[in-house]
Amino acid sequence: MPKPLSRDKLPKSAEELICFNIYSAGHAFNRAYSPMLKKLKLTYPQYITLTILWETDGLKVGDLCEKLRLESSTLTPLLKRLEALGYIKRQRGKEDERQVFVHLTKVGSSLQKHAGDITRCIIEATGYDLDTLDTLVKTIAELRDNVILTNSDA
Amino acid sequence: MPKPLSRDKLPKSAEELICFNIYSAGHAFNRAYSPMLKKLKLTYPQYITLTILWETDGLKVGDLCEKLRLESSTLTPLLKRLEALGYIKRQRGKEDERQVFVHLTKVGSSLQKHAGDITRCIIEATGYDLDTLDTLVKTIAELRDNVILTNSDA
DNA sequence: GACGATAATATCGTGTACGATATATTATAA
DNA sequence: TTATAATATATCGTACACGATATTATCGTC
Repeated sequence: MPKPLSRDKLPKSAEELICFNIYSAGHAFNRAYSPMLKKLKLTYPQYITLTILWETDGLKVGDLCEKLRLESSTLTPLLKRLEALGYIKRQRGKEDERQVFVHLTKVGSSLQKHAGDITRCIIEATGYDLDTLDTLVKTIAELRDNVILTNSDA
Repeated sequence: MPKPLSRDKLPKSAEELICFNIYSAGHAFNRAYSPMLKKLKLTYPQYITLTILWETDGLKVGDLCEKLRLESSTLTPLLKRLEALGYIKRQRGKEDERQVFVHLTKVGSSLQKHAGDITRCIIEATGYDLDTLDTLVKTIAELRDNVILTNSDA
């Protein structure tokens, strides 16, 4: 009987399932970020949203949804809270009034200066070096996009 | 100037951050599971909870919290909903009345027969083979536990 | 230029998820 | 033995996150 080219036993326990490990790792990151973000009055999803805007300001709500892989039903209230904090400004498009553009305020922009320290702190917590993390990121991103794609067709 | 042993440039954009990729991958899995779980009247976190109980029935709430890396404030309402569905039974310990034991009902146990198909479907969606996923799981689990540990001390 | 189709956000109801806190029970110490 | 501390769950308030649906605006077609 030849050795199989791949394991043929399906994972069964939660600990063996990729989904559970991603799920619990997600919460772990949330809990690791939260105390640092509290000083900036930000939640973890709000912070991630700002990192997108720091790179490309003035995106439409739909653009942010696409980049964040979130629904407008999730993002709209989050953006309202960021606006209430004075970190962003939302304004309807003049040309097409269905669109809403999201711009950083001066205060919102200035928060970026804390990002480096926060990132360093989290990276250190993972216990992995930048090269390993970089590879891991690419793998998880591809896995995520495969799952999204499989889910959208059919 | 010698080539550095590791990348020395910190990830800056969300797409490069390990946390964002785990975050968005988590949502992707949730969305991939949900349609299948809807037939069983289950949500994704409820399903993960059941996979733990299918392996070890009769755990205490605290044991489940530890295995799931969730707080009791999250798990208690979830378990109540599972009980309302008739999938589990919660009962106070006789010896120590602070403890609550969680047992599968006959119906709750019987749901396990669907797990194989669901797992196969998700694994296929990832686009990776079992060996690769197995390695990835170990990496993410270690990363998660590092982050949790770093967060708990200090 | 009226009108159905499409598109971009927003609203709503349900279910996580957390930290802070409350409640109830058991363990410890005075 | 009786305060007091520690432990195990539960409750509460806030913030995601989703699907389903509503709202408003633009586009095609006649």
